[in-house]
Amino acid sequence: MKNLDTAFSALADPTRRAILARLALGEATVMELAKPFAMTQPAVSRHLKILDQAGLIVRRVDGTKRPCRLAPDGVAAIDQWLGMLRDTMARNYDRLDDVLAEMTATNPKDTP
Amino acid sequence: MKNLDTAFSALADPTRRAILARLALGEATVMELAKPFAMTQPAVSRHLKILDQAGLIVRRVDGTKRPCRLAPDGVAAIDQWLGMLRDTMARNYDRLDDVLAEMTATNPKDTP
DNA sequence: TCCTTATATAAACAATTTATTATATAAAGG
DNA sequence: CCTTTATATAATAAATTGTTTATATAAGGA
Repeated sequence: MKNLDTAFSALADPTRRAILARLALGEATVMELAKPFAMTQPAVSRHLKILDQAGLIVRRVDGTKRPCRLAPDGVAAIDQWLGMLRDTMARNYDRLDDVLAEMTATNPKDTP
Repeated sequence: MKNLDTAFSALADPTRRAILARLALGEATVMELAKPFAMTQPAVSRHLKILDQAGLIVRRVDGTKRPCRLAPDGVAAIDQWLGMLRDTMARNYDRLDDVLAEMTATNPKDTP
């Protein structure tokens, strides 16, 4: 699952999450994105490249501009992995409860 | 939002995601977690420390063992941020549609 | 065609991360 | 006690990341 790697890595950076949050409000060009962040344009371009490769944004051509917007599919992929985690967790919740019960019996200090 | 930083950074590593997926099936000790991954025990301990600090797992004491399990709250925090992103995106979907419509009119080649 | 605007790429470098080996700690069992 | 088992920490080397400055490309307008 290489793509998930790149997607989560992309989300790991606060600047990139801020860019995504901004893009959730609607399309924006590179310069528009660069302005609020105390950062040069090349740095933003690199972040956008990473987000693009991670499948989290898409870019189109409009003259010399390259407006970006969110790629809902990419966000969905992340969601899906987390959903898997949550579902598996829920599916094993009863067993987990057993473990917790046993733990409490074994070492009561663990659950103050 | 420092905590979210650490949480997403923690999720960015494939080994740590695998550990989380394993823990979704139920509690496991450090050695149990280390076994399937081609990696030394200290390396796994470090990953667990990172997951712990990110609030994604909790550890208890059982003799010399330190069994780990998922921290549902941590997973929920990540979910929440993605939910925010998705909601904002949805709230601006109509406007986005307008932009797409305008884009198509301006430069039909963008939507083959 | 020349200049400007918008963006991308390259080179260089500091800071961070990840893994390994070696060592420390701490509880259990004999 | 002494040894074994389970885990943590330290030192360190290797790899990755994020940033900057400088330069390249490409479209638009005078």
